[in-house]
Amino acid sequence: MGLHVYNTLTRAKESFQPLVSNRVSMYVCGPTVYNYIHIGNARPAIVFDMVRRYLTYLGYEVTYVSNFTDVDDKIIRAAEETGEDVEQLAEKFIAAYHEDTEALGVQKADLHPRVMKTMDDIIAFIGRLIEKGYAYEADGDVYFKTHSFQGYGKLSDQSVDDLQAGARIEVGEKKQDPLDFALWKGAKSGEIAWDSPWGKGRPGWHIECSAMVKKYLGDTIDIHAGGQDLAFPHHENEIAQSEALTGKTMANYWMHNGYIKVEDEKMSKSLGNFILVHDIVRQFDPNVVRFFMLQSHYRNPINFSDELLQQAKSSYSRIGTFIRNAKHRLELSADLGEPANWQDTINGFRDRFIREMNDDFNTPNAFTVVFDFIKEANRYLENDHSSKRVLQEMLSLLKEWEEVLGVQFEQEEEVLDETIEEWIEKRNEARKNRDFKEADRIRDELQEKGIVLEDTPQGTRWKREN
RNA sequence: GGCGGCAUAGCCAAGUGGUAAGGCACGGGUCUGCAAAACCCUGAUUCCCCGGUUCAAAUCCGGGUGCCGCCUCCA
Repeated sequence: MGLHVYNTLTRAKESFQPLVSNRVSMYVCGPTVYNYIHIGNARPAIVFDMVRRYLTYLGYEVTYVSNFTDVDDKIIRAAEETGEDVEQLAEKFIAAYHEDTEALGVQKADLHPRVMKTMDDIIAFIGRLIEKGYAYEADGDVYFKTHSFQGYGKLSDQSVDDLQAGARIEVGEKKQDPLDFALWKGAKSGEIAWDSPWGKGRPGWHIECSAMVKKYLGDTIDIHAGGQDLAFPHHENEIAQSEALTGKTMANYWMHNGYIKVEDEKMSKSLGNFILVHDIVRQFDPNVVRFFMLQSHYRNPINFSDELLQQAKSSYSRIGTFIRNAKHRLELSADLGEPANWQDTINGFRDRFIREMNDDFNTPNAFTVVFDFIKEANRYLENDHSSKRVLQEMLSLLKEWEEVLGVQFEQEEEVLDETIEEWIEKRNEARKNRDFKEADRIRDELQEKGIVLEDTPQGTRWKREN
């Protein structure tokens, strides 16, 4: 079975067929840069980074675009508060975004377009929508005529009538209809603004993505992704704008990640119950955070707490422990004959992993495969003798998986401290003489320095306690 | 009011018709001078509740309960 992807548009898993074989175009809605990102913002970054990595692993050439919203009410407000200039503030949080996501193993997009730098395209896009009769100018603002687009609501499965009935916003003086939404907002005095055929102003929120997708990826793309809460209205509006203009399908696959909850409530900036990536990575290894996120399926909600992260940490360290132990063994093992079927066993695990990932990126099950493999490999280490080649192949399979999941299993191992080796030697001398008191003393002393010793039939190995 | 999601062991979490994966924690055992790591064994007669369909349901259908989200800025 090839790759199947859950498509929000059809509410079903579909066989994945890109527009051009071997190539995938992918657009992920990025953050509004007015603050440091919280772990809820980090989820789509991590999840779709994993999607990108897996597609790459399958051999696709992926073009990945993710925007920064750097012009918006919240940024303007934040800039007013700090007295900074809007652009400076945006720059600062863009840099912070890159720093935070990089720590979490997220690769940079091929392109990170910004609203400020896409202004001409946005204005042109709006202009053409007016020309085609899908939008109208109203006193310095421009609105999209929602009713004019057939199929509005198809992504979120809402009928225009129901939306109309449920619309809470009162009919703005300028809007012709409550469902219409802003493409261009006329500037209030003193605000940052750009010239346009409709006067000074700035773009509405949704139009930037439509313009960027079209400019950088084309009229129709393979995958468009973002958080579940963007499905409506943001993505719905994007579809309306783009498809009204081009008459073509905007994206073939729409993917949405579930959100992160704190005490069973959605984590969001507006609720104030958020945890910044900046802060959490000081408490936990970022790899643990990423592992934690990928241990749930990307579409399911995740609860977040220290306790759960602690659990994830224990779980995660099982993999690193194996790698360390296997490497210790590798140094000592000769090239003895390998078990006849090891190649098949390893290939079997690789295939299982792919099968799970092919099922709509089922990373929880992919980790089950990893753990099953670790168990099998640990059994192999129980043997008196091991083959170098088998050990190396086991380690390289884990490397392969690391690359796909973006989680580093192996802790950065500091350069071997000479004195630790000396202590170990001294202790082993004591053990040989059955002076266990001295041996334990040395072990305790090292323990206090965070060094844990483990005696094995193949000699003493050590690790740093984390 | 409209649309959608979730409910599986102490905790986390897969599983969408064939008789409950995996991880963490707990207990017993093996190994060890003692540990650690690892391995082995043990845990839901049962998947929120009540009906129904079926040879067979956690999985399908009907009803109910609880929780959550979107419909307004939001990943």
